[in-house]
Order: sequence, then C-alpha cells, then structure tokens
Amino acid sequence: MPENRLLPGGGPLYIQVRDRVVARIVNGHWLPGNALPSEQQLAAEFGVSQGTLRKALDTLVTENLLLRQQGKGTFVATHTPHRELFHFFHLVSADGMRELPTTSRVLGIELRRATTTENTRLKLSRSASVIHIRRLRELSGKPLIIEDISVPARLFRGLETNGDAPPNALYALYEEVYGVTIRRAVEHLRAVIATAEETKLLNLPSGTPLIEIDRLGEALDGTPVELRLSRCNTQSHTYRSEIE
Amino acid sequence: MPENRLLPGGGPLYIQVRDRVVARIVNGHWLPGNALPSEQQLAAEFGVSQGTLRKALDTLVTENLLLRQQGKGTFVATHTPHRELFHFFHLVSADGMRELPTTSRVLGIELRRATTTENTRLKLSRSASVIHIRRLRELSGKPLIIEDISVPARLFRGLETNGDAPPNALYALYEEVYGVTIRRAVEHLRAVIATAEETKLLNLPSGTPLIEIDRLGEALDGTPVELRLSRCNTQSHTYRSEIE
DNA sequence: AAGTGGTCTAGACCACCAA
DNA sequence: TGGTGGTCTAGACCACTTA
Repeated sequence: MPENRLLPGGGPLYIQVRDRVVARIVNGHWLPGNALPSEQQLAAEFGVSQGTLRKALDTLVTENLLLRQQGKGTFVATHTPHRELFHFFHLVSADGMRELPTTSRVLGIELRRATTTENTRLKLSRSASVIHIRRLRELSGKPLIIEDISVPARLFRGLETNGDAPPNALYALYEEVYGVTIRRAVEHLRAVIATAEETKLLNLPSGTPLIEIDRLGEALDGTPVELRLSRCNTQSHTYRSEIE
Repeated sequence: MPENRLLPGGGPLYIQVRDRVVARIVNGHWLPGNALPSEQQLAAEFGVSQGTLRKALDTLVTENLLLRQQGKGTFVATHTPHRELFHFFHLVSADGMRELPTTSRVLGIELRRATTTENTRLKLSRSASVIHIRRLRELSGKPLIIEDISVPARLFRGLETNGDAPPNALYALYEEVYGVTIRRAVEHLRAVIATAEETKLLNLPSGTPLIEIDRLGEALDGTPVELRLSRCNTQSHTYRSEIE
C-alpha cells in the first residue's frame, strides 16, 4: 500500500508546495509586486529542502505568476504596461516592429444588464450586470482597433463612474484598483467585413475586411472576468503568433 | 578573476550539456524517435551529476525537442500527425471542438525558380529553386483552406515527382523522408477578401472575408525551411490562440 | 527483478545586489 | 558585508515499465 510522506494532499511535495504558494497569491496574502520570503525561509516554513522549494517556484515563474531577480528576491508578477503589451497585445506593424497603442479614445462606458452571451461566457448569475466599454485604439497615430469590453459589475464597482476615462493599459487598472489579475486568455479570430459605423471610425473604404478577435480573460483562480471583442484593421499591421 | 570549471564554453554546466545534446540531435547522431542513453549513462558520459543532466534535459522537454516516458526512457520528439495537429494547426470549429483536416487535395506541385519573396524569406542563394505546392484542405467534409507552400528544392530533392501526392501531414514527411524537422514557426494573420478563384474553390459567395496566415517554419538549427500561405474561411471555424 | 525516469535531501559554493 | 537567488553534487528512495 503506497503511503505518502505528507498525509493530506498526496502527490509530489513540490506540487503541494506550489499549490500552497498559489493559494496565498490568490487569496491576497501576497499581493502583486510584493516580495516573497527568501527561499531558505520558505523552505523552512514548508518543511522542505531548498531544492524542492525552488522546483515549486520554478513552475510558477514559467507561468509568469512569479518573477525572480538574482540577488534581490522573488516577487509576485505585476501587469506593467510593458508586460501587458508584449504578452497580451499581438498586433505588430507590417515591417515586423512592435508598436504600442499610444492612445485609446473611449466611445462609451455604461453599466447595464448582461446580455445572454455575456451571461454564459462570463458565468454570471441570472440578472447580473456588466460594465461595458467601447473604445477606439490607435497605432502610429491611426485608429486601428475598435474594442468592446465587458466585465462583471460585481468585481469592478464604480469603474463606469470613476471620473477619469479608463487608461490604455486596462489590466494594470484591474489589478491595482480592483485586485483582479488576468492570468491567461484565450482568443478566437475570424475574418469579417467592417460595418458602416466601423468604416467611419477607422476611416476605411466600405467593404474592408477586418480581423475580429474574441478574447476571454481569466483571473488567477481561473474564473472568466473579461470578455473583449476587438475588430482590427490589418492593412498595415498583422496579428503575430509564435508556435514553439 | 572568475574562472569556470569546464574551461571552454563557459556558462552554467547544464547549459553546456543542453547544447551538446541539441548538437547531437541536429547533426543526426540521435534521430527522431530514437531513445537517448539513460540519464545515469549520459551523466557519466558528460561528467556531471544526474541532477545537472536532468536540468539540461528538462529545458529540451519543455521545448518539445525531447519526450520523457517514465520507466521507458527519453526520446527525440517526432512529428506524429497528432502532434502536428495539436501544435501547428490552430483552426477549431465554432463549437470549440478540435477537428483534424481529413483530406487535402493537391491542386498543383512544381519545381521552379524562387520568387524574390521566397528568396529573402527562406534565405536562399540567388537563382535557387523551390518546390511549390498548392492544395485545398477540408474540415468536416467542406473545403476551408487554400495553402501555398514553398520549400527549398535543395533540401527536398524529388518531392515534386515522388509519385504519390504529398500526404496531409507534411511535417511528418519532411522529417521521415528528408530529415528536416520543423522546430518552431511564426505566423502573421491578416484579413483579406477571397479572390474569384478562391470563392470558386471554397464554394463561397463573392466578397467573403478570409483570414490569411503567413507562416515561416524553422528547422532544428534555426534556418527557415518552409513558407506557407494559408487562406481560410472562418465562417464556421476560428483561429485559436492561447495567452498564458 | 532489473532498468528507467521522478522526487527529495543536505550541504556546498557561486553570482549578484544593496547598504 | 550580508542576504538573495543560481548552480552543482552524491546519494537515497519512489513509481513505472518490461520481461
């Protein structure tokens, strides 16, 4: 009969340690940007060797949940605008250069009842509300993307009336102000024809094809927290995807 | 003055070991599907501990260059149709299910001089030749993708006259017959309007938007070896991309 | 039962950073 | 100078596969 050394939980030690570390991040015991205790301290606290503790942290570092800096410490990852751009923004200019969307003009922001799609995609309760943002993003001075963003009102109370227009880097705002960290996202791309309104906003001839990106963003604990539909002009920019 | 234990090469031991393992795979010392010697043997051969040897192999396993099977051994990864599908084929049906392209009808295959784009993208010498394949791929019985594929003739001698039409899983063929393993690829997506020919082949109304996928595939040593332009009907299928 | 990869330890030393 | 992460070892034992 196989017996485990640490009775409750089972499985490899480093997995158990990893899960306990994740739990502390998810429940806010360690906040984004905070430094973790040193590896020696953590190893002692969890009752494992440094090697095992390191193996646990290794997995979290490759998942971008932790950030290590030699000589300084281990930190909970944060959504800097830079990371948000390189990790979550995939439009690159045709010459291969990466460009940051400099400005985004908010076309509308409102609190309203969730549509049925929003309800099912975001796994909301019946009659829940969402905050919806519609905005126009520019690259190299030209409007290229129209975004429709929906987030559960319950998690982002007051976002629609916060005085200032929401910033370009939304994920940093989610994290800093509302304590919601986007951990991963799944995107589905389709080709569509720009609507009349879109041709006007993006300053395009009618009939121009766009790429529609349907993104569902998940929080640390795996719950879906953001639904984003982007319609992008890909005349001078392309969506870049690497297969390793 | 910092001194390294193994004089030539410098850097961490496990990196040096990793590079030596990669070299053996690249130069064909260990072929795809082959088993490597056991970790103990390799550690002894390289003069490092099992821990260090394992750390070296770990990096290659996460890069999909090696495959470990507990109790059996460590193997050089191969391009099975399954892997090719899950790793390199990103179109999924609208209901989220994954589907394999069952058949591909070859529309044309020829040996010809490289165009200027092919020349620069594939880094060919002047006046080099390529083999070009044009084919139609079906999903759930309907034609959905038109692919234009170009590979250097030098590496794939005779591909255009090999009797049988090239199979669906091209990467497996590249690997088994020509000893060329595709390690990674970069894709750039744009929205386009189907040409008259495409609307006919894909059985679509004129003016239908398609997604164009421009893929450049790299071999084990990093040289570009395949240029592939896919034009996809995304009415019932979407291109899926995960951001972790 | 023998051979393989997978986990874990205790301890050593190195490279980097900040005060 | 002291603390942090990064590397490396030698050896033990576990889990899985094959015969």
